[in-house]
Amino acid sequence: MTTPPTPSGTAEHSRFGWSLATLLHEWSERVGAAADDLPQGTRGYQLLTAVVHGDLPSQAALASTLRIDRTVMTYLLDAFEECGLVERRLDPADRRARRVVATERGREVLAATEARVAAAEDELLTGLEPAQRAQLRTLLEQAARGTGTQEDPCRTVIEATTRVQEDGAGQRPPSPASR
Amino acid sequence: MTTPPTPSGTAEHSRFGWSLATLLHEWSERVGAAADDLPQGTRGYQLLTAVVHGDLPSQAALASTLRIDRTVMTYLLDAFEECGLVERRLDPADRRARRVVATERGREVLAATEARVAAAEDELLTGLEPAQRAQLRTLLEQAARGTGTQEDPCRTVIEATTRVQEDGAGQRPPSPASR
DNA sequence: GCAGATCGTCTGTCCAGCAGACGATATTAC
DNA sequence: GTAATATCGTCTGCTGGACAGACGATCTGC
Repeated sequence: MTTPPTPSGTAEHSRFGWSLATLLHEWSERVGAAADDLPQGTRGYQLLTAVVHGDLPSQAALASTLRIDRTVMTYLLDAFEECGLVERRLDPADRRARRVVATERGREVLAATEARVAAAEDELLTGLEPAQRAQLRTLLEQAARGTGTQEDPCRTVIEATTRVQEDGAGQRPPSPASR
Repeated sequence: MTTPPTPSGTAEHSRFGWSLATLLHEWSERVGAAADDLPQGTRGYQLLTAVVHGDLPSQAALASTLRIDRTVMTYLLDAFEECGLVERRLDPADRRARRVVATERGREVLAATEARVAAAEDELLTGLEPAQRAQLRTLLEQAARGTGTQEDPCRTVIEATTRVQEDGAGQRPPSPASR
């Protein structure tokens, strides 16, 4: 309170990460609120979106797309199935796999949620002109897509998996920079 | 593998959240790797950046800016102090508070890290033209700043606090949408 | 048919993050 | 002065969620 924490800061020193994190955090909250009739809030919304709009063949595909562990995906889908929002069907082509499809109600609920989410996102992007919002969306998508792999969709899966492992290994706890 | 998981998707259905999450995730990895001589990887980098470039008066201010719990901030800073990167000094104006300042070495290390981070960020934004990258950065910052509060920096702190609590409450586990 | 890989599930473990309490200090009211 | 209340940073304890690993079922290639 004594010193106003300079909200705009001195920096052109790459507030990039901070902006990203802040925006995602805020997005997550608002969307979580808008999607509170779904299990798991934000994550549930993303899952249902992926199920309905993305044509992902299996739980594994869903998991890697959403960067969710396989074992987590299991009980996440359990919750959705309990609510009657999605169904697991045996994949006739591969009986190990389950095809995850939305129920009629799932699609309805998602549609209703999406409307609220859109409103929430717009509210989130107050501070930007409508034209800028569209621009931001476009750039974000393009950047995110250009991120992992440009052409080979299979590599996305592989990378996503291995990346997570590297991540864990990267968390080296001790001896950072000999004092 | 059978069905290529449509990486571009069918949707103009707000891949916004997904893009944000993906980009942040990838950013976090790359920056974590670039900052592996700092404790806590990505988070450590952000902390040190805030300490050096942001003029944050107290641990509490740092914590709320970075959306980190106070108790977490304690041992995070412990680690940094052990490495000789920052120091906690008694604030002469308020002896409850500690002013967190970077050591000479802290500033050096940060400078070196920042160079690598900048490279990593650029690599991350492959897929965007240089002009677009700048544009994305600008839009992101603007959006992130417009997010919480436009004018009153103190509210940021308050909101950050209460938001977290709401968040927890929002995680309602059962009975989402009567089946 | 067999070996190896993959899918989804289950179990057990572990740890980061939080709530809560605490001493120290500041601030305000009386 | 001092009493009451709020804030700062620290510590302790607990808990929820994510992961590793093992498993049965199935597919694929040989």
